[in-house]
Amino acid sequence: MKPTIYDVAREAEVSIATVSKVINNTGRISDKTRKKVMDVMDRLGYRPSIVASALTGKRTYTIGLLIPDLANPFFAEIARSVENRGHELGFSIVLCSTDNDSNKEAKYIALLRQKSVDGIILAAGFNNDEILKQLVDEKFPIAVISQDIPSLAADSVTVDDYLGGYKVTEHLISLGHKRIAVFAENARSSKERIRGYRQALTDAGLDLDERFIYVCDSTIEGGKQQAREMLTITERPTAIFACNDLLAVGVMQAAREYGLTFPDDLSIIGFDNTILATSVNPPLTSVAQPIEEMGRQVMDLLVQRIEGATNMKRRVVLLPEMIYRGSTKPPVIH
Amino acid sequence: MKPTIYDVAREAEVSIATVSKVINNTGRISDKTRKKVMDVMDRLGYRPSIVASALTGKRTYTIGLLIPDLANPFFAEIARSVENRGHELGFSIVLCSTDNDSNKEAKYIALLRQKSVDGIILAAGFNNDEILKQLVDEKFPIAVISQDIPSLAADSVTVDDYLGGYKVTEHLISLGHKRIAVFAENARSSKERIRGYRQALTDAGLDLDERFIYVCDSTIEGGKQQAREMLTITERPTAIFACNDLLAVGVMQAAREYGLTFPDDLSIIGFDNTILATSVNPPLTSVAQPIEEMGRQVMDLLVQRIEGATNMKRRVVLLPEMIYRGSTKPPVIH
DNA sequence: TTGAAAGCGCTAACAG
DNA sequence: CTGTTAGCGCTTTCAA
Repeated sequence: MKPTIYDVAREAEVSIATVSKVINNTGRISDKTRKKVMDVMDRLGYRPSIVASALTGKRTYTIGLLIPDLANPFFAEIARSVENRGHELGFSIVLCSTDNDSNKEAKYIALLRQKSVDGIILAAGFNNDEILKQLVDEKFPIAVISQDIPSLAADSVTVDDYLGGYKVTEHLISLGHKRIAVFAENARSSKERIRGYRQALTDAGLDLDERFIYVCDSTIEGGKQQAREMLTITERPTAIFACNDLLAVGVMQAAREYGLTFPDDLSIIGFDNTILATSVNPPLTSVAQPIEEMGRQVMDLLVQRIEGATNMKRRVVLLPEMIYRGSTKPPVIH
Repeated sequence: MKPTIYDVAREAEVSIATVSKVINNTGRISDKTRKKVMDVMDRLGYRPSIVASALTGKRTYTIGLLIPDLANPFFAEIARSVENRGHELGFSIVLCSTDNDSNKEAKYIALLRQKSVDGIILAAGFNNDEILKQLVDEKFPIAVISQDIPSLAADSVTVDDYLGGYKVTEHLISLGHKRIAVFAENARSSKERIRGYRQALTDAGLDLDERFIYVCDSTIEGGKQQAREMLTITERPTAIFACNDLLAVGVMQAAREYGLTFPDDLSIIGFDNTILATSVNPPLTSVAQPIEEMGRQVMDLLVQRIEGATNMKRRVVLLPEMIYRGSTKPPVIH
């Protein structure tokens, strides 16, 4: 059996209270006793049980991460950066794949609470607003990454999606494109990006063709399907703004089926700047989110909240950066 | 405050023992009492604390997953499938990114044990054999996915790496290639794949050129660097077997720098059949591992072990399947 | 500076 | 069928 605090106490010939104090560095302990206890602890390979300690009202040092789907490299990287920072701060991450299913979201949250996690991080695309509101009302520590829910008093770290969408569109316009399609997923962040897209068109005095807004499943397949639609219409777009790299890859694959080449026949820009952006050919111009930084910041916000450092809602908005590669070009004039 | 078993007992006018029994469906409780208790439980929104229950010797229903790096889509998918099955079986997954650092491995394991996880799953590329041996000796439940350590008495789920390597090489040979390079990472699975590669060469009566075995960092960059080496030698290989898709992508990128085209100038086959294989152009022929199945199986093995169903080492070996796409071709004869 | 004891929320004999 | 009680391993007063 694993040694308990009693074993240590017995071996060191002190009380368990004393052992507890040296573990937690509380109270006043003579150097002599402290040393004796420490020696015994590592002779026995003693490790305090976090479960027992949590039962007395202390932290579990565990945080839940709700994330739609690790199959999207963007989310995988989010998970990685959150875990990294969590580990640095002494917190473990329990992974919860929601598949954007608000039912699963609710179940996971209930489960996490049963396990007494110290806090929860919601990554992009959380749907069950009701549950969230409840958590916030109970002052349960949560933080949101890559999605801001303005109506919700929860800390959040996002990239300026509106600006990202604006810049992408502006760039395409500056190349001479006039018919620009946008491929979006059904998520808040996409809506913001589309808002930027609209504004850029307006600012350039271009008309918006509502047909050019394609809402897709957030998968390669989803992008591909909608792209097939798009490619059949007359006067089709000459440039595409994909709200994430997965969709961009889908569009590229569909276009290839039609014998079209990037960027000669069609320009495209993605979002998230994932590993996919450098893998495809031509490499994909994409909008980078500072994932490492974002992961660090949500984690920090959350831990501060757990520690009760503040009770105001804090929003961190970072700047998206467009990474230029070879997937755009001026349109061919017919 | 969250309601406790005492609150429920008081409201329902029964003892906590009775409440406990209805929670766990143990003992014999009259339907009437059961109903009354259940009603109170959900009126109060009561959820038993897993922490408290774990302290009494029951499970934590939590499992640790040690995985090198989610930035590799293969690992991300492993994580996803493990989490899926875990969730189905009522277990949460705590994510631990080891970066292949045997130090971190040891730390994570210690931490997981402090948290009293019920078991641990090790994904590919675990380095710290010493710790493992210790876990096994203590009969701590562990299971290994995508890596078998023959000397270790731990359950494992793998793909037949040897066979995978053999088939890839055999295919390239059948196309007429004679100079075939292999790009490997420094991992057990790669060694097996190389063994298959060697055997296939031997069986075909081809010489093995040891220079053609490139060991790389398991990243796109790693593959790219080694590929640059390879491309400068005279009588360079006409085909490449990359032991994972990441390396394959790296090789493709390097080759492109040299103005080479796939599959006309160079054939290539990857491994893992990740999202990258379909994203690159031309699409990459790659060896698929049945990830979904593998995740399910390790989880099942582990849970069985946790439940003490067996104490023999069990090995599940699944068949790799080569997915043919457009990245190979007979070599050009000069 | 140290220790005795109560209690965290729950389970599991054991009695009734 | 239901309740009393003694832990699980640890923290935290409160006395000594």
